[in-house]
Amino acid sequence: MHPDAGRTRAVDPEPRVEAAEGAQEPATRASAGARPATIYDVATMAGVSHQTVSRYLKGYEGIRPETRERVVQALDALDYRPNLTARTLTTGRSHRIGALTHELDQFGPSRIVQGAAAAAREAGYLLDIVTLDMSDARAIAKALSLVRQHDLAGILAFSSTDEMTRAFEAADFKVPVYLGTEEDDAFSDRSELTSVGIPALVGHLAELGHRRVLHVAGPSRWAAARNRARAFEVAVDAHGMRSTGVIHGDWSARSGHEAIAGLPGERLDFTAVVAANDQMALGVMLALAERGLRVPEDVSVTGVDDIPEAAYFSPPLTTLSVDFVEQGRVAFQQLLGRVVGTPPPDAVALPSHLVVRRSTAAAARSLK
Amino acid sequence: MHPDAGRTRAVDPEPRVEAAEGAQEPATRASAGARPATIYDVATMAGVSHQTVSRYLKGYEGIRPETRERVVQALDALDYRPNLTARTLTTGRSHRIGALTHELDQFGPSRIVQGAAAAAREAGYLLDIVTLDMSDARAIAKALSLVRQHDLAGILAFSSTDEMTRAFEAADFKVPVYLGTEEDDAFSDRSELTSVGIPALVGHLAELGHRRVLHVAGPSRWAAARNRARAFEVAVDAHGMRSTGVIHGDWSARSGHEAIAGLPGERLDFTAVVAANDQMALGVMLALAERGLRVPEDVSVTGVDDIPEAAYFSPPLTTLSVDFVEQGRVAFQQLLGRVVGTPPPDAVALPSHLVVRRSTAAAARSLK
DNA sequence: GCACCTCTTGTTACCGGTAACATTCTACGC
DNA sequence: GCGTAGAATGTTACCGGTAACAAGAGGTGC
Repeated sequence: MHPDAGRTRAVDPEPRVEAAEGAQEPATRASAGARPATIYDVATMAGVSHQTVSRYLKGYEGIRPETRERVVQALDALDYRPNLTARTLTTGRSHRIGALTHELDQFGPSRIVQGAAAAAREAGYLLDIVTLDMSDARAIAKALSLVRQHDLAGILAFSSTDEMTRAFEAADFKVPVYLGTEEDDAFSDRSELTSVGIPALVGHLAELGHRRVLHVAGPSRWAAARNRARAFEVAVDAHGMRSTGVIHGDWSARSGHEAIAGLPGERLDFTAVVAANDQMALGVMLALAERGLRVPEDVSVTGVDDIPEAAYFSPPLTTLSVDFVEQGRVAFQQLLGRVVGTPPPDAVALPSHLVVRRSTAAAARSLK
Repeated sequence: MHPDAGRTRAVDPEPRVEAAEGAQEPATRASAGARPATIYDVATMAGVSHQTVSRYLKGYEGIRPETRERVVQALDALDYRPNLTARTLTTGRSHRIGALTHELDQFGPSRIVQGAAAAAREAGYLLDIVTLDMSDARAIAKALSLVRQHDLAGILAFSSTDEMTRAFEAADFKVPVYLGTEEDDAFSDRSELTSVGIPALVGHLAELGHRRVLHVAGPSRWAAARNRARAFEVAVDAHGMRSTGVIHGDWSARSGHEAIAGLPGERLDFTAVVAANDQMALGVMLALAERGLRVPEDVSVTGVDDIPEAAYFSPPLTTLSVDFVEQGRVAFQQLLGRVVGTPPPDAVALPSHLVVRRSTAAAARSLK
């Protein structure tokens, strides 16, 4: 009859006392420093079996109101919190999502992670972050093996490189995986590349009368970089402009600077530079200044991301504002849908909009 | 005699077959898509009890070489990986560390997290990140309760505000907590404030002949901001200079801009501005330019952090380089020491060094 | 030659949940 | 008034490890 029969529990001798008094001083009930209450403690206090408690917690309806009431009271009096580890062990499903990312110090990825983490928390999940060198296949393999041991409910992989994508395809996870790479492959399905917003950017330059444009792209290993570069080429063609070249940087301001600084004089034959992110745009602007070209009088410069600092560059940067936090949030929700088996919400196009600042102006410089 | 006696396992009927063949084709052993092997599977295959396997895994020495060999072979043949969830349930110690942080998109915090995550991974731990609004007591409480359920081995809290510190003191965690707030309170113990490096920065300005300096500080809720402000005041005094004021921003470039833009004309009575981070310095520089003051000819400007972009500001920023990644790494190791009970390595002073760029120059402007 | 000790190895219980099956209780029909 | 279906609740097993104790094997002392 005793619901704890068959399970001896080597806990503190008199939890009953505290429990019995619980009803009298509910205000201090959660104060005790003792170990957290389990469903067995709750069951004992309510005078039911642990299974009844478990049923209540799962939302089972067929519990007599009077029994239910006792359970609720005990739950409350003992300040019960489910032990997620135990739950994971039996169900095989955890409440943790792995977030694989490199370069957490970069604006986009870090904002995405932030959005995903916030969404995760709202859903009762925690984000396990695994930073790794996305270009090192061995490091990736090691990280994936670690991840596997940790019983994750699913995996989010952001800002992925080709190595990353390949490693994932080979990994054969038993849990859902969401590879977030901007618009990435969805990209190829669309005739219009509105998702990236690059067309808007290029269109803006076209309106200002620019005809010759240079693109400073990200590393070609990154899907995001390739997509932006492709969108650039397409948009330039669409507006009857000419691309005077694509130089690949590594997302850093330094690489943007080098892209321009290393250019032979005869190749400074453009009136606008479209950088694939704001940091590279910053480097580009400094390098242009060092070569005696004024922004925007001689050359217009644009970025992508709209990092908070972009508005305070000298001059403030015309760029594409991208809602990374929302992107991370959506990514998590997509993944969660797959994790719990409900159809995920429709994938929405990455929202981005043009922010015009002082780094772009009408093309005035005559070339050659 | 059968080591599995008493435990019926409702798994696939013939794992033995695969196991028996394991020795013949070890190359493909890990290929099977079946569920991961447990110590019971290993024990069966090796013909020992699960406890012997467990002992081997824990590094127990007293196992006969011949027995040990069988275990090793089975372990390898089945590609055994321990189930961390089960281990956590019994031992009560997980291999996950919670990282509480706000503003993951800010350079310092995100780098710190990156360092901590890397160090964690090397030690076989995973970092669970919880982003939260550090100034909202209720949000903090909610996050802490979530954290509690997730069986974390310890908690790292970075970039903390006063609310945060208070919430932690009240929370009474059962696991070790490391509150990383730069040099924070250790600060008050030291007569020399070398840890922050602010003195070096101020000294640099003093050498350039500056006598009147403005400080644009971080939000006063942040310990880091207060420390930097205090270090500034002390250093200014030490060099016989004068502080013309301390304006509190919120770490953003926007707030740096506002600090200067909002200043009445008669308060532009300084020849140098020390901003508490690089972003605010950026805003300061733009605002100065808008008020007709050239950097560095009229006013010198310095930052703190040495974000990668700082070298490409216009002009490139003189700042304090801080090794945040190392800081995160150290924080994790300190915490890990407490988690496993070994004395943590000595806390080292936060390394930082002055990086002189073009935003500082000799004081030339004559004031009034 | 037998008691005894040590070295190895095996057995059982337990962590805190969930799942499947078993049992008791209640209400209803005849 | 009793058999029985269905609702409510209890019991047992299990997830995959670890811990404590138990037991078998081999060697030593007298």
